[in-house]
Amino acid sequence: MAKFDMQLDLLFTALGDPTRRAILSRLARGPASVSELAAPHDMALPSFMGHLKRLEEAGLIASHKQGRVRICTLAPQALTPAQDWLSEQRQIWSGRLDRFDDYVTRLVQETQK
Amino acid sequence: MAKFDMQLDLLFTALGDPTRRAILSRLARGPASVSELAAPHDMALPSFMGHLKRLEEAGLIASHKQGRVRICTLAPQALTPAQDWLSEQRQIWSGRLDRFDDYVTRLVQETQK
DNA sequence: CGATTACTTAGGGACATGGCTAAGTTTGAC
DNA sequence: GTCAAACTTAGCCATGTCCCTAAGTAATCG
Repeated sequence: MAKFDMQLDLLFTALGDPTRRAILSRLARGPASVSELAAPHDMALPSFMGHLKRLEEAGLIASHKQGRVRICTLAPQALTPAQDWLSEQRQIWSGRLDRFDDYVTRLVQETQK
Repeated sequence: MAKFDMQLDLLFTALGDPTRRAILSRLARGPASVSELAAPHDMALPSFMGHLKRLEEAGLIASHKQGRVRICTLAPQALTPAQDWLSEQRQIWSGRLDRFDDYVTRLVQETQK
C-alpha cells in the first residue's frame, strides 16, 4: 500500500497549487506547447517548467517533443485514484453520521470510568 | 475566485500527506482525542499536532477541549470542493476525448502554415 | 551559416514544511 | 495539595518548494 500512498501524495500535492490546476484546466481544452501554456502565467520559463515536471511526475500530463517544441497532453485516467480515495472516505464518513449517537454513548461510558 | 482557489490549495495539500490521510481515515470511524490519534504514528506530539493544525485549517476536522483532552471530529462536507473540482475536470476531459481528432486536424493545419 | 525561437540546465535565495527536544500550562486523580 | 496526564508553546534544524537570473543547446528561418 506504500506505493499507492506515494501516488496519492504526488497527485494531491500536484493539485494543491493554483498554477498547476490552471495548467490542467487549460489542457482540458486540448493539447498545447510549453510556451502556449506558460503565456498566461506571469512567471519565468524555468519556474513554469518546474510545475509541468510536477504534473508529469504525478502522471497527470504527458509530453513529447516535436522539433524544438514540447507538446503537453492530459492523462485523464490519472485522477482516478484521487477521486476513488475521496469518494471512499466520503462514503465511510456519511455512514458514520447515521450512527453518531454511538459516539455520544461511548463517550459517556468512557468519562464514567 | 481567488478565495475559492485558496481553499482548494489548503484542501489538496492537506490531503497530500500520508500521515494526514491516515488521521482522516481513523476519524472516519469516529471522533478521537489527540493522543488516541497520535498513538499509531511514531512521531513526537508537537510534530503530530502540526498535522492536526493543517487539517483544521483546511476545514477537514474540528476540535474542542473537554477538560485537558482535545477531541477531534471530521467535518465531512469539507471534501465537497475537492470532489467538485475533480469531477468537473474529469467531465471536461472526457468531453474532449470524443473530439481528439479535432486536435490532430488543427495540428496538421498549424504545421502547414 | 547566422540569427531567432523554444526550451533546458545550472545555480541560488527566500520561505514553508516536517521533524525534533525542552519547558511550560491546565486538569483530573489521589 | 501534590503529582501525573494531556496537551501546548518555544525554538531549532534539515529538507523541500517556488521563484529568480544567466547561460547553454537544439531546431528552424532567412
